[in-house]
Amino acid sequence: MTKSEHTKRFIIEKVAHIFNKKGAYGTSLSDITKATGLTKGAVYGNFQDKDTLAEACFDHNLKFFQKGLYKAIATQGNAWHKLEMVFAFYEEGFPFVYANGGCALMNSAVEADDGYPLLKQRTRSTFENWQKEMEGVIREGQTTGEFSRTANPTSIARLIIGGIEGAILVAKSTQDMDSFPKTLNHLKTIIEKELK
Amino acid sequence: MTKSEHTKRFIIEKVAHIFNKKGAYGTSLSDITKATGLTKGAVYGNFQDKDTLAEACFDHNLKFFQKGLYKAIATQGNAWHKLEMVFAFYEEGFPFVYANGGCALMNSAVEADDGYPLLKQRTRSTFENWQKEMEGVIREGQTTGEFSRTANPTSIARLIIGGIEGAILVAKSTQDMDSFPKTLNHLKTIIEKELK
DNA sequence: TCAAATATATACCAATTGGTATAAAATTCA
DNA sequence: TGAATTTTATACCAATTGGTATATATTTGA
Repeated sequence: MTKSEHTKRFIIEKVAHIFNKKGAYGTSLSDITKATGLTKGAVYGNFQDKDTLAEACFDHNLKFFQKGLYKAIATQGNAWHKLEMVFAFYEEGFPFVYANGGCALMNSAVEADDGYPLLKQRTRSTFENWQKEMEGVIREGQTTGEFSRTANPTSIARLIIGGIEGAILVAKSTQDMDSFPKTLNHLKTIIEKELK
Repeated sequence: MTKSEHTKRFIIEKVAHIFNKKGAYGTSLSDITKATGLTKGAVYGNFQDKDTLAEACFDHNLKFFQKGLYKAIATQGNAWHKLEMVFAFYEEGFPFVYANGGCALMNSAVEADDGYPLLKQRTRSTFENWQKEMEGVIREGQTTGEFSRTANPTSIARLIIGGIEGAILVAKSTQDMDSFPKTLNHLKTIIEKELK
């Protein structure tokens, strides 16, 4: 690993949670230099501009759930366990999400909604991929006979994703951490009942 | 209505949607003067500072759903119809929300999460009030015998609120307007099944 | 109508914003 | 080791930020 690769990584690790909390717009260069102890020269020597760094931080923040979730799903042998894994994964990961400024996908989606075409495209395709992944699990369960064939995979996928994001939002905003696993479990019970 | 009250209102109406789209931080004084055609002098003659105006815009943006929803609920004679009204209200109001930068409550909650203590407190109590309102409807239905008594009002209230917010987020981010009423209906069906 | 009060426009302010040119320092590799 | 290259610090830039003092309009009420 070259020096600049090392420094790039260092900067991202120091700064990603600030971008998640304050947003791409709200995070200033001075926030970045303060958090890293580096100067502007070092920052701009490693990243073209603030937007590029913001994008790298978005990727970093998302790696946790995107790759993590997909890998966790892949470890399971059947659709039922895969579905259970989705909920377990978020239940386990929530304290980290809570402590680091909330769901990076939601935060970026809300901020990018106006004026950040690149980030907007990224959040959009992340949601779409997530939806496809969930649809895949449900369809798999339908072909193996684990899940009811009358269920609509797209609709259930959206319900799960929206339900998870909404639960994060409510828990964070009301500062009621405990509400998250409760809501998540309720959602899980309902979805599983529908898939039986 | 005095002159300044008139102007205050005028400014809020011209500017509230910008605050909702760009956020309190992201909306600049020049955005405000441009949108209103007024000068800084006029703006600062009517509002103490940008934060005060941001707060007023938050109230304005929320009046739509907060007061509107509660009034709509109040028009209904029983708990079942009240619950149906909640979903109908959001289904009907969604195109407006979609066109105006998304749910003001979600947007403010996400932005205020770090650094805006006043706005954070406001979004928090708005969520809490909303939850109480929904719990009230469910409890009412349970005492009248319309709803099952085994259902947990708090949990269902949170599921509805989170579900609605999550559905807005997904629909906005994927730019798939049609997904919202679909998800909303799915949610409604599930909730009503649980309350039977 | 006319004076008092209110509201608005102009011109200014210091601080901060993202970004860059350049020179010094550190690293790399032959 | 020593030259070439890469990385970093410093000093600077124009533009913009939120905000204010003040003078000028405008509105209000007697």
